[in-house]
Amino acid sequence: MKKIKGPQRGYYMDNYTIQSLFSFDISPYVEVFEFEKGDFIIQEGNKPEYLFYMVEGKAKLYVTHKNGKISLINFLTPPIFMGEIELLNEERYSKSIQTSSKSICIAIAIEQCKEKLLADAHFLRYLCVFLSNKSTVHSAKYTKHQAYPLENKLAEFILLSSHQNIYKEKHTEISDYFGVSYRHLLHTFAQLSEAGVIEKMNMGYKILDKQKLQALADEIK
Amino acid sequence: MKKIKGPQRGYYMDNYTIQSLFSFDISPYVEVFEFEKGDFIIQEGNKPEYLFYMVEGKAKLYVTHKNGKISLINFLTPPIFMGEIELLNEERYSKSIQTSSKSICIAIAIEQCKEKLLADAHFLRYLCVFLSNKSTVHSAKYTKHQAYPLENKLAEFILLSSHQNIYKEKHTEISDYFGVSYRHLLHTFAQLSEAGVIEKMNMGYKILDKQKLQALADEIK
DNA sequence: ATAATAATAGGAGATATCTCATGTTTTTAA
DNA sequence: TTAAAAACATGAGATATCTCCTATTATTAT
Repeated sequence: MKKIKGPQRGYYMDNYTIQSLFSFDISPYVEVFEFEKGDFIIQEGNKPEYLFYMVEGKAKLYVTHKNGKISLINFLTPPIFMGEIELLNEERYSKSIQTSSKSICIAIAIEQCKEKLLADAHFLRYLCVFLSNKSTVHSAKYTKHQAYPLENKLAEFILLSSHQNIYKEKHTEISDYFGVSYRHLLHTFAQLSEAGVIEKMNMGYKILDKQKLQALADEIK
Repeated sequence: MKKIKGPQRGYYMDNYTIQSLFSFDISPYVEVFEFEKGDFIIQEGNKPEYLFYMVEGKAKLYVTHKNGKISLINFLTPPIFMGEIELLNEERYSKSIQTSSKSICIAIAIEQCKEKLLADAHFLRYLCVFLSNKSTVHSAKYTKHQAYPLENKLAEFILLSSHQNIYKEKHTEISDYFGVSYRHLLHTFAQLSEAGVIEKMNMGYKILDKQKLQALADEIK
């Protein structure tokens, strides 16, 4: 992780119109961080010092269970707040966020401007909408997840994450994401392959029958 | 559902210090509703006209899937906002809320004071904290749900919802809540009974071995 | 370049959970 | 008060998903 200063900093601040989220001058409280792939932006058990606003990159939100299982709760993509829960509620810093590619975050030092932030209707309104969307999306995802077998959810996911009919995500990551075993994910891929819906290639899978895949995905609300 | 007026209205308004959530005079926009058991406060597919704040009673949040399955997403207990998503985001009214006992809700007419609400830092801050808590709780619940078998989750739930070592929730409701079949819920109750942890009685179950139950619950993070 | 680590792959058998079917009991509504 | 609807119960067999095991590639770090 490194701090970005000088003209580079200005570029990110301006390009992503950070100031527009606030009704007071935020620049004294803001830093711009660049995280390398694999860096932790927030670590389980540590109180974050900043409210982060990711503007470039990609990250993953994890939680570790007592039984050692790790759940990949979500993929995080910009623009997104991180650490906002900790800004609002004391003593809640229970998840890890790890980048999966180089990422740029605007970081707002919590201690220095917590009170200002929490009194700024403009910012709070934006945050409310953000939280409410997050809640809606999460709720939809988890409701789906408990009501349908992996085959359907995977079909939907393949359609969403493939480019030019090629799917090439990492199995280890995706099995975490769906909360199923690696083994079972492979089973399900094999199943789709046998059904002639996809075909395994060197580096990934090719979609052979988009309609069938869509039909499987459509069984989900 | 009936509208409560006169001194009764004043009682609820004062007793639950509704005004303290806002920095402007909210009383012109507020009504007090009483819902009978089984009434729908919000219906799937209908845009709610009010932002509700439940102060007494108990309700259930549902969603209906394409395949006909119903998920009981959560039990709602006061104090809680309902319809806040719809206040913040247009075009999102996708869930039903049904009371499971007589309930009292403070209702704020959205159309009339949406703009005032969304400019009130005091209210927005409260709402942010509310949304953030909601998000944390949901996330914890669903993460658990996908990582542990019903036996553990049920053990935890029995401990939480029993009074004087007696558990007496409705199976139909609880199977929805956990997103498992009714059949499987009974299986799991039978399993706990066989293990001597609980014992079936006339109207419910008696906890025989609280320690074992706790041990099962403790396997969950 | 080499060794260590992570990701892929699949077999075999166990377990959790589901669907369907059927009968009884309790609650609700006409 | 009686009929209808909802909740309770349980058997049997199917399916989804898990754990454990064992190899074979890729990646990454020394």
